[in-house]
Parts: sequence; C-alpha cells; structure tokens
Amino acid sequence: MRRKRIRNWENRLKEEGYKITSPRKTILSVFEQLGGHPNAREVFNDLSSRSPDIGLTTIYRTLELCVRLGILKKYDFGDGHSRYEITNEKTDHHHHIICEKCSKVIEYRDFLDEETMLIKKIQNKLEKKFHFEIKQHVLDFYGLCKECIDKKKESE
Amino acid sequence: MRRKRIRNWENRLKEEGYKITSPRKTILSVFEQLGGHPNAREVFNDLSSRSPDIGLTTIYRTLELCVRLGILKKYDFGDGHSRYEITNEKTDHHHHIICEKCSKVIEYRDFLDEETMLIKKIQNKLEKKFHFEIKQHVLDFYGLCKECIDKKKESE
DNA sequence: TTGGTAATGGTAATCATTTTCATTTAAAGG
DNA sequence: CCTTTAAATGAAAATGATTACCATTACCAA
Repeated sequence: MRRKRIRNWENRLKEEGYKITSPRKTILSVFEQLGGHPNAREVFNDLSSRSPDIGLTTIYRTLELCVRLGILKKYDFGDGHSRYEITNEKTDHHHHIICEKCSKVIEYRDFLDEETMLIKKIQNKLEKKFHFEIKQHVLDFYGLCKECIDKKKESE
Repeated sequence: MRRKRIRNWENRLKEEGYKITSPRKTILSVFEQLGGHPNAREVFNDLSSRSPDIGLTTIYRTLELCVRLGILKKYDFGDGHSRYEITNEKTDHHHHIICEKCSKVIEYRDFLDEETMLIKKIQNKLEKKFHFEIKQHVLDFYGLCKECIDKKKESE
C-alpha cells in the first residue's frame, strides 16, 4: 500500500484562508527535503539556483506565517539568526545541543522518563506559583562539539 | 561585624589587565542596584539622566567584556534584544519563565536538587553519545503571564 | 606629574528583519 | 477557459540592534 504524501501544511494554509502559491510550495519543500534548522538566508541561498526569483522578503514572510500556523517552529540559539524547522510528529518535541564555537546544532529526542516527569512536575508548580499558563519549554545544552575540542587541542 | 562589599568584578577586571574606569563602574552599578535582565538600551536609558555622557557603544562593549569575564550572564529570550544579568552566588543558577506576549521574565531557582541530579545524568549521556563537552544548559518555560491571560479574556 | 596604552564616544557601517508599494497571481464564478 | 479581485510577491527603502573605525580622553605605573 503506497502511502500518499499528505502535505499537511497545504491543508493548514487553506483552513486559514491562505493561498497555496508557488513560492510557498518551494519554500516548504526546502524544509521537507533538507530538514535541519535553516535560517532565512540559508533557505534563500538553497533556493538561489533552483528558484532565483523568490525574494528574501517572501522567505521571511512565509517563515513567519508558517510559525503562526504551527507549520514551522522557530528557534533562537543566540547566534543572531532565527532558525526554523518543520513541525511534524517526528520532530515535534526534542531538545538541542549547541556548539558555542561553531554553532552546530544536534537534536535529540530520547528523553528519560524521569525527565518528562520532572518537567511536568516543575511546570505544574510554576503555573500555580506564578499564575502562568505554560505552553512550552526549552531544555538546551551548550558546549563544545568534538571538532571544536580537537581544533582547540591542536592549537595549544 | 560589618561585611565589606567586595566588588568581585573589579578584581576580575584587574586580574585580566583591564582598567577600572568610570563608565565601567557606572554601568556595573546599574546591575548591582537594579537587578533584572536589562538589555543594552535599557541600561543606556537608565543612565541617561545620571550619566548622559556614556555612549551606547561603551555600554555594548562593557557588557560583552563582562560576559567574556563571567561578570555578567547573557540571555536570549528571542525578542530581538540580548539581555544581561550580573553573576553572583545568589543569581548563579536559575531558570526563567517568559511571557510570550509581553516578554516579562520571571526567574526561579526552586527544585534545583532534583533538577541537578537529573541534568547531570542527561548531560553524561549526551556527552558520551555526541562527543560534546557540555558547559551549561538552559531550562526555560514559555507561556502567558497572569496579566496577559486576563487581557485576553477581557477582549473576548 | 607624565607617558604610554587602553578605553571612550560619536559616527558610519553592517546585518537581520520589516515596511511600503507597485505589480503579479491564485482561485472563485461565470 | 476567461474574468475579477483580494491576497501574495519582489524590489527597494526603512528600521533597529549591534559592531567597526578613529580621533580624543583618561587610567595608572613609573
């Protein structure tokens, strides 16, 4: 049984009354094919050969629209570029390990059960204590990746 | 016994061969007195009456220098401004709850024992698996604060 | 007190992101 | 298939945070 590729994001756009345009298809295809956490310019560069007529403005607009509709997730790792990633069951909840030197990002999603429980527990307490309505959390680790550790050793 | 106020940051600067200058004193005093997580412009505005001759450039330079020396910590909550906070025993390790609407930031340092143990465990696992050298982690919660929840209800 | 050097401050530059506006296009209806 | 029309697009200019440059100033060791 062939599984039909359902482009969920097309439905989401239609649901909200947005048009399925050629630039939108092209931009989303980058996320479907490449994965990772590209920023606006990286999407732009990736498209520059295939679709040189898509402007950076449209990329920004499309990315923000998709974030609003939950099609993409937006991350800020503190390197001055907003980064985006397609939302789906597989990538839905995970954390990051970020190299402070070269900005490489690794993601992982094999949480310990203990972790999930602890986060829930903390979240409940915080909601009560501060009257917040907590929607999401970020648990990211920062450090040095293997390559940057090696480079550092060499230069010493 | 009077406890002499030891300005740790003066020592840190001297240790590294940096000078104790009037602008640096003034800028650091903002963090000692106000606390919170001001960004560069907020520091600048706070000083505009007291010390109108300190340039925004110097603020940026001083903040980054202090981050390099560990005198300040730098945060990025994704609202487009880097925010800074003085480092000391009291504020050393904590987490944030950030309102996605108004960008208010609450910090908390409860639940650290449980957290410490779990984080250590996760950290070890990740270091082995990905050959990373993990230096720090961020556990922040995002959602809506009481005021923004109320406002939202009113407007419905 | 003074000389050397780091620090400063104003201005201009940079870089990511947004806004503006004239032109193009998706998609609904005939 | 062919209009119609509002939404979408792209180019260029605007914005806003941060950084670079450079001439001037101010620590601080001698």
